Amino acid sequence: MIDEQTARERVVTAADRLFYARGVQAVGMDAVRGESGVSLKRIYALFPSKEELIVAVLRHRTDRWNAGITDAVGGAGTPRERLLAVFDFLADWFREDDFRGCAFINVFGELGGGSDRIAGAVREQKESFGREVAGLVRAAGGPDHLAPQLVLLAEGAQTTAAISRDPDMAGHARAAADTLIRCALDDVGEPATTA
Amino acid sequence: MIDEQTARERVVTAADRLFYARGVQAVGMDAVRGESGVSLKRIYALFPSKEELIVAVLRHRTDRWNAGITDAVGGAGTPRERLLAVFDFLADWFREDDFRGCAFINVFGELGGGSDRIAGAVREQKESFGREVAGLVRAAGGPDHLAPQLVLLAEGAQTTAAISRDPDMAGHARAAADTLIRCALDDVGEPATTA
DNA sequence: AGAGCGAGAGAACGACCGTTCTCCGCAGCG
DNA sequence: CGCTGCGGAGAACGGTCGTTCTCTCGCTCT
Repeated sequence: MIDEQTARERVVTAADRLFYARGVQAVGMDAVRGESGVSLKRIYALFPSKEELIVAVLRHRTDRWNAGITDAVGGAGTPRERLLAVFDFLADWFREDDFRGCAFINVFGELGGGSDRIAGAVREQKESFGREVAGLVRAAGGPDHLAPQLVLLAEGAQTTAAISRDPDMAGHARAAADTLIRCALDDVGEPATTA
Repeated sequence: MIDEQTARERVVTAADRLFYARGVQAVGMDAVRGESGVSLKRIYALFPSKEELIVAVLRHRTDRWNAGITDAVGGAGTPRERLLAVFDFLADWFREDDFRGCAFINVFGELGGGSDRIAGAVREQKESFGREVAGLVRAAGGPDHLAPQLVLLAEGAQTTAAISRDPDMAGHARAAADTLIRCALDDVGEPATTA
């Protein structure tokens, strides 16, 4: 028999793949069994309910996302380039064949209204991404209000790229981010505060 | 017996309310019957399948959205204000008690991968919004690339406001939009094109 | 008034869901 | 070699779904 850790990982990655491709409710536990090769009995020993499995999948995806962002950002030089690297990371992702939007947004739309635990797991990921961007903005010497603006661009790019099937959305988001960063850091085009 | 047009409208608005609040798959046709007061037999005479009803709901919501945008934009003066009015419209919406994000994005995440007709209806709405914004940008004398950037902000604000439950996201989006518009129209902070 | 048609209420149907249970084979141990 | 206990396969269970069917009632037309 396989290791508990291995079984857990197989179930989570299989469920992740299926949930992301077809939506959560469209995937039965039996399909998870088939994809993972782990018996139903074992799955229920590892995850007491489907909801628990969904939460585990979301946490797993949060880890992968964070690692991907860290990796993408780490390859860039200046703080400003590090911020823009986030959008290059999105561009690569959007071009993947099985790209179907942000899994967290998808799950939230499907089940966020019905399950607080799932809504919480989604919220956690979005907050951690917000903190990450805020840290990059601070490192670049940008004002606090810049971070949520860049986050909105990234989120919008994800949903719009999924729906329109146009990976160039990452480019539009990157261009907008570049403008916002430039205006915030170089102090041009700011609203006049005295009129 | 009630008019066919009336019955249609009652079913669509009832289904819209339920689908938006709970997600599409979590709402049975029997719940639509209860909420609309129209018998199941009649519902199936008007809409041959649930999928068809979903498409009708999406189209209905597209019409309402377009009317809302037209209304919000119409109250503004200069072309630049008309663009920003879109974000004020979002701000009002985000503050509504039953706000649960963009219904189109939610439905797309839930069923977009499984039904081309539904994905198409969602795509249609997003494209019509994109055209609307592009028209406003042109009227304001802005460059073509500005419109998709503003659209990304609006989309990102909708999902982020829903997940974080923070209606201020509209304000962040508006501020970012203001900066982007200013940079595009007043030609400040643009990337140097000759270097 | 009586026949006939249309529509509503809700039961019925087949499929599938999440979850649990049963049965069987197989490993380890005396 | 026989017993025991664990794990896998998949049947079973109760519930719900989308969809259809039946039954009954009330209206209309002669």
